[in-house]
Amino acid sequence: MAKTISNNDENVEVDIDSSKDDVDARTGMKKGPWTPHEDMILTEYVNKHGEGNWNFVQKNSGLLRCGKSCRLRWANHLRPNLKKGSFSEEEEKIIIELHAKLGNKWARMATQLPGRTDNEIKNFWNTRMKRRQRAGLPLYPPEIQAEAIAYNDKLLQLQHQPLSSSSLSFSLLLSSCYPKKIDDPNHYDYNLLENNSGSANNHNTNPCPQFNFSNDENIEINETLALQKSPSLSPYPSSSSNLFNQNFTPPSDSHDYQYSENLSFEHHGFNAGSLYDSKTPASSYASGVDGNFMGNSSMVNDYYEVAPLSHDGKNSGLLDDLVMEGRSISCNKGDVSHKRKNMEGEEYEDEEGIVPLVSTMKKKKSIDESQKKDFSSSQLSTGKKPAQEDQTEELNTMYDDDLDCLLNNFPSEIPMPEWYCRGKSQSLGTEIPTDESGPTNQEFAWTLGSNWNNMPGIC
DNA sequence: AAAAAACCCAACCGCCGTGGA
DNA sequence: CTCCACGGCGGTTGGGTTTTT
Repeated sequence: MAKTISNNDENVEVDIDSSKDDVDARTGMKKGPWTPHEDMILTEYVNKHGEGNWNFVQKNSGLLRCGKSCRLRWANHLRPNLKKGSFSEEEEKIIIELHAKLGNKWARMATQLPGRTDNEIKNFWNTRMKRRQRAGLPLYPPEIQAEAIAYNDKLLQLQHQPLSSSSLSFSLLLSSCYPKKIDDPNHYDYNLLENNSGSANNHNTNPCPQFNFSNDENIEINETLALQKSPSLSPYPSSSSNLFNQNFTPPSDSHDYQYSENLSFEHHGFNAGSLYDSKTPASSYASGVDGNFMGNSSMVNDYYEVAPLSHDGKNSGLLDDLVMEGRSISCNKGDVSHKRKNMEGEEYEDEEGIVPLVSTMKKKKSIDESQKKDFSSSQLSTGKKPAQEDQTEELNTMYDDDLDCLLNNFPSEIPMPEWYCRGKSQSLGTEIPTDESGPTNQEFAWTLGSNWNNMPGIC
């Protein structure tokens, strides 16, 4: 049974029978599963008014749903270009890799998986983690665990290496995130880890002595900062080098965003970086009034297309959109995007990006939040700096200066370690290894230990 | 075949940051 | 400066489905 309800600007048919169930007496809002009719109303509303202002949905459409619920329903189920169905093997690999790097940053992970939502990824991970924990298996492959052990050791070591935080340059820090050249003689040899499985000693030499920190309150900062590409500190030295060794073909064009085809499992356009794939017609990209990209990205036929803009010309506010916008802004600024500096200040062309490691071992309001935000959403559009205290202030004063650099080098590709490439017989976490490649007792002990088990990031 | 366990997933909840009044 | 509304995010829950015993 349906009844027409008059609202401020439209008449809407509301399925009374379905909406009267689960109505919260206190708020008057309906709870529980959405009905197809509610979906239709919300879809029509968003198509007409655009995303955002979710609280107006209820006011203007007659939907007995709160703004949050509307936003969630739209983002997770109704918005265009969502992928349905189970995760592909490639997607699962990406999730594992991203989780090891980012921890439970589902929204950020979702930005690397077009068409997938943070909720899907979270659900996938949680079920997978439970299964593996029940089976007594490590959450990550042994190689990554070994790296994590080394990283943990390094953190402990850093706690006993007092040094003024003033020596910590955010630019240098950023540069430490950059990949080394493929022909860099110092690039990490993945086989070292492979051949010395379980030995963390190989990684205990810090090749980046400039990254020393004071040992007191800054340690929390340290945990959150990206130290990628430092073999002793990064849990993922193997990723890029191995990728280069196996898959990487230098792009014919040095443009930042045109190297996707030969990366990431040789899958076309799997990551956001391929938004700018040269095969995608320029006309496919929506532009805002100022020429900045402001659309929703999705992957169709292996290449991105761009969803229509919101009606008011604003972006949706969803994280991936904002990341895209930020990238576009930086790209429009000039030709600096594919130039990076190594730690000696020499420029070089980059081929890949590494996601900064963010520890989620504990809540760290100040830095953790700013780290979270600076790579992604709100500050890209607002430019507002987070409030920081004393020694973190320096980092933030450098923030604006480095913003372009940061945006330009925001990872577009997530390189995969070798264990991804060993064939389907290797466990992705969904199956139990049956051969000698499985985790050792020592690794089990690690896995079942406190930090790693409580996880989620490298901590 | 039935019961129990495990799995899956949509949705809710609370916290937090942001921005405007 | 404070308050408040809003939106985003991660954690959690609960119910339906599937698999195992």
